[in-house]
Parts: sequence; structure tokens; C-alpha cells
Amino acid sequence: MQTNEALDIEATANVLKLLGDKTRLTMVKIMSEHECCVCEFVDLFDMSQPAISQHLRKLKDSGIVNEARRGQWIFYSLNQTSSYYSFIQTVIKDLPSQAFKVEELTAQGKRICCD
Amino acid sequence: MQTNEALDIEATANVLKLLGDKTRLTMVKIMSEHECCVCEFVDLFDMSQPAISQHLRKLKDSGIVNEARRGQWIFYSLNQTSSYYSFIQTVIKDLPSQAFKVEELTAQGKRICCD
DNA sequence: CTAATACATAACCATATGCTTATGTACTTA
DNA sequence: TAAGTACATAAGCATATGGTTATGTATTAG
Repeated sequence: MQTNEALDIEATANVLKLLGDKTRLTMVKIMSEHECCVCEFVDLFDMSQPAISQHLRKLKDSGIVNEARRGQWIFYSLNQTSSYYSFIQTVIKDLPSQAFKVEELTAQGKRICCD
Repeated sequence: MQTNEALDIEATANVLKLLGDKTRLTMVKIMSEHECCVCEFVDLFDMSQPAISQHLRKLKDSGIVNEARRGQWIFYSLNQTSSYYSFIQTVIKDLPSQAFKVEELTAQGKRICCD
């Protein structure tokens, strides 16, 4: 197993607190598999659009995720340059894939693509 | 890297929430290196004894730590039979060792030993 | 320009969290 | 048996958290 650099214990606790919410943890797992825009998350979770935005804001403020506007949509993705990127990958590695959820979106014609 | 069994996403979020507190995360790191009794934790953290007990209770209720009474003292240690044991080991692997804290206790004659 | 869509922000509220002090219980020792 | 030590539990309180509804701001389409 790879040995990484030492992590600060307080900063790590803050990252774990962010991941310690079912919605955000699921979001992060999803983003580890696809980038996603806000309206897709709104379709995936039984929750209002502002609630989704507020979760994404916490993740963005911590530097864990990136946002990128493309036209009307803002896509969120894991920030691969974050110093916690590999740590997060390790933490979510054995969580069940959420790809099926995005496939359901596609089946319902709700998937957003900007190609 | 070893591939472990899939973890439930909600249960994992609950474990991460427990670890997402600086005090508990430090406690868990300490317990991964030594077992510890409550009065030692009280000496290690700038916090009242009930506050320490309440953190330990949360960790115990979730099954990630064990308690064992030895005489007057109750020692807490990581529960190696917990289904989250290896997950927790992975999460805390790169945190700085807290052994120096226990060494300070020993230097001050505050370390409890039941040999 | 106007309307619609996507998203963010503000204000509010109920519940959760993490501490405190006070007190109860178990064990040890004199 | 009585007192001291270690720990748990209860109650109270301030703040954090996570949701809601209402509204503001970009961007796109007509």
C-alpha cells in the first residue's frame, strides 16, 4: 500500500465532517465517476434545489470540488489538485458505485450533456 | 492495494461523521497506537471528564471501540472485530502519530498501567 | 426586449451537536 | 464502613447543521 504524506489532523477532521453526511458522501461518490450539474443532483436526491446548492457550496468552499459553467449549466467535479484528493479517493473506494443512478437519469432523458 | 467488501453508504457516512470531529479523530488515532483509559484522555485534552465520556460513548455506541474495565479504570481500544475496523485504519493511516502525547503522560507520571 | 431555465443567496426554523455543571454509581483503600 | 478515585449520566445551554420558502442573478430562447 502506498504511503502518503502526513495529513493535518484538524483539517482531516473537517474533510471527514463534510463527507459525514449521506447526501454529500453520495454526491462525492457520483462525482468520482462522472461530473454532474446541479439540476442532475436535484433529480437524483429528494431535496430542494437550494439544499443541493448549499451542499455543493460547502464542498466547493473546502476545495474538494470544482465548478465549471458550460452555457446554462454549472458542472461540479472532484478537484484533482486538492491536497485531499487521494485521501478522498481512498475513503470512497469501497462505496457502492452510483453509476446506476446516472443511468436512470439517462433513461429518463434527464441527463445533461454539453458536447 | 487491497479491495475490500462494499460498504453501505449511509452507515459509512455515520462513521465518517463520528470521525469528523477533531477530538474523536485524535482519540481514534491514539487508540490505534495504544489503548487508553478515560482519565488519560482527560489529561490529554483540554476538556471536562464528562465531555470525554460522551465522545467515548458515541464511539462505543457505533461499535468502533471496545471498553474493558480493569480495576478502577475503564480502558478503551479500537474494536478489531468491527466491520469498519479496516476502513478506519485506512482513514487514519496518514494522520500524524499521537504517540508523543502518551509519552508526555508517561513523563508526567500520569500514564496508567495495569500490569 | 421578454420569458424561461439554471443556479445562488437570504432569511428562517427545527433539530443535532458539543460543551458545561451537578450528581449518581462502581471500585479501591484506609 | 467511610472516604477517595474513576467514570457515567442527566439536565441545561449556545452554536452548528440541514432543511425549507422566497427571491436575486446569469444565461438562453423566442
